[in-house]
Amino acid sequence: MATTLDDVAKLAGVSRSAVSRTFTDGASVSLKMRRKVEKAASELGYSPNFLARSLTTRRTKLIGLVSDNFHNPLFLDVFDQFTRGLQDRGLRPLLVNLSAETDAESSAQMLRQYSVDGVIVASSTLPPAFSKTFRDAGVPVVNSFGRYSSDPDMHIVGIDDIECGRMAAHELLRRGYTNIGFLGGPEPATSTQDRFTGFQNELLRHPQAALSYSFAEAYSFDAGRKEMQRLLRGASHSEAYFCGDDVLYIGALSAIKEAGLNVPSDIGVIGVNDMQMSGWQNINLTTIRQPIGQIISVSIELMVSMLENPHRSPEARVCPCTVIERGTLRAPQKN
Amino acid sequence: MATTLDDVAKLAGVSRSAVSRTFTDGASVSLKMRRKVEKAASELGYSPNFLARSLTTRRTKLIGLVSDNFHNPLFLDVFDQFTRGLQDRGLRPLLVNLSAETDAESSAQMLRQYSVDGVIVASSTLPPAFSKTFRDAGVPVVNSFGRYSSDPDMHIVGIDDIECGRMAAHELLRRGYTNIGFLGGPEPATSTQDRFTGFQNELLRHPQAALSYSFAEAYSFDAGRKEMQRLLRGASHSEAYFCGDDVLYIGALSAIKEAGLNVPSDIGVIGVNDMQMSGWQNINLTTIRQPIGQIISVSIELMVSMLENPHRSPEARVCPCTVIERGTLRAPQKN
DNA sequence: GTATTTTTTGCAACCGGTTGCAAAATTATT
DNA sequence: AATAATTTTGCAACCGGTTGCAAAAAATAC
Repeated sequence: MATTLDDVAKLAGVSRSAVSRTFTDGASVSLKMRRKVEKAASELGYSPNFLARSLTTRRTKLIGLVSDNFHNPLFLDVFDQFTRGLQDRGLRPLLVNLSAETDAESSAQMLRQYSVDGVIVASSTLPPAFSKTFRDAGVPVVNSFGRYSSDPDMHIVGIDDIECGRMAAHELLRRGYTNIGFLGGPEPATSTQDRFTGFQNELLRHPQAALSYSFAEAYSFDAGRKEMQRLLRGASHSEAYFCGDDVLYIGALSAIKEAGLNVPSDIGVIGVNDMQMSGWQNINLTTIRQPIGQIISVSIELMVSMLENPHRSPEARVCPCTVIERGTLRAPQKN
Repeated sequence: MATTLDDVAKLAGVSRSAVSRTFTDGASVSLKMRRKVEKAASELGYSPNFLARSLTTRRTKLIGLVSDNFHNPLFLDVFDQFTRGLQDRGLRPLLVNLSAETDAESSAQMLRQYSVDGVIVASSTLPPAFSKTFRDAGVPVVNSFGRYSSDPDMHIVGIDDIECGRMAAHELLRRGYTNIGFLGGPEPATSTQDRFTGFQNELLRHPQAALSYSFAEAYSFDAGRKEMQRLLRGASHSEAYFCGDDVLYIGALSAIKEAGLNVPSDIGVIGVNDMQMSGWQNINLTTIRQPIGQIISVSIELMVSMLENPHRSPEARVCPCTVIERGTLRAPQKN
């Protein structure tokens, strides 16, 4: 059905190798030969079969793009940028949805069976199966949005969650809040823990500040809403909260509003992520921006460099967060 | 590096074919043989190379998943469900981001070079290059979220936009609005046009209703906000609007609120899509739900059936929309 | 114009699998 | 136990490309 190398060779009256060479860059072909082959090829509408090629070149240009975050609006941007960035470099994302019960082990094996050149795991919780399987097979792995480690066993690109927690605390203190709450994501998540650690450490340096904390069940609107409802039902709530994530945050805001309270006059809130909708004027969250553009471009850059030199030793790259001031915190207090 | 068929055959002391057969279902192998091979295979950690296999079987189980909607929050769900649905059937999505300047022609060629078994285009505007290239190559294409046609030249799964416009009009009329506005997405989009047609037709049946209309530049928050700002600056605005999409809608709401007006007491709004966040309590849009779960499962079902029978003739499948009543329209008026 | 170097070309083997066919082994029939 | 029918197995060719090597052709040197 599809036209092959042989068809072109026959039509052009040259050897198979000649055809192959005109479609392989860096191969030795005379101009005359190239012309002849290209003519025949375009006549037949030929273009080489990447999969057959990959058999000998051992390069598929396929990159496994694995994620378990198909519910966080932030990740729409993430997919957009990853796919674009990979495409621009001639790489093709093979998407794997690791949500729910999908078995990490079998996904990893599947990716190996497709001979992917590399794997990018866009998740703050990299399944251990991945590191092992791929290291053994010599397949480069980059963990984007992963947890910083001073001695990583694979490439990691992300933010410093401890610093992020510290920044949030600093921002709240700067604005004179003293009765402060931490509303984290799921407690077991390392990102939650690290943010809490940084947050707490900074508050400890300011003895006038009182800290209370709790955790939502998931990084979701409903979980944030539910947890804030619970907090507001309690005897007394804090003056200001640090929400571990912007969708959690929007959920919490809905609960606050529903309780007849106003932000920022009654309660101040700061979050993390700064996804698209955080900036929408009727949402307008003061938040800590996670530089996803940078995280992604660094991830791709690392991936590309590993494709050239697979034995490059693992690095952890940290991208800086910044506070985005919008409408959910009161003005800084003069001391 | 990776272990191959030969390695296993050698270790097990059998022929290559025997190994191949134990890993091909439906092939004839005795139990004894299977045992022997499986033992050797697991010892070496062997699993067959899909790409090499595809060369002879002419099946890659790769499905091109093409979209140009990487900015509409609705599509996060779309990707989630497509990837899960495809994975569940042993198919792998090769993701293509057709946003911006990416050349449809070259993407189509790329997908052919990877010998995808089929292509799903999740977009209301299917690039013509796709239909042609793939039909010529005999590759099944399903256009999800595409425009209904009574005589489609490929499979189409989507909603009936005309009916959708009619439903919106009906809903507004039912609530006694008579001075009504249509705030559409980009004017050239067929979905915009169809929704307008249906909307208009229904209003024409009710001579007491006055219709005005305008179009936003894009299906985005900013475009919706900007257009509503413009409308509100005008001499008089309508009593109620039909927004061509929920993110447009949220943008419009932000403008309404900013102008000091309230929804639904001053202005009523109805939209279409019903993405996740439309239901969030502090957003709470009355809207027409596009049944994305159904659209996706039908799309996948069609794709699977075409993989088995490539010559199945093209169908257009229409999935029903439903009105979701929430907080942005006033109560129905008694006549 | 010949000898030498460099470039281009084709042959044939290979990448990692599958599969039609015939021989070998097993099972069923009488 | 001999024969027929069935199942299992291995051989070898093939899927659509690439590539090392040596021969052929072209370019350069003398």
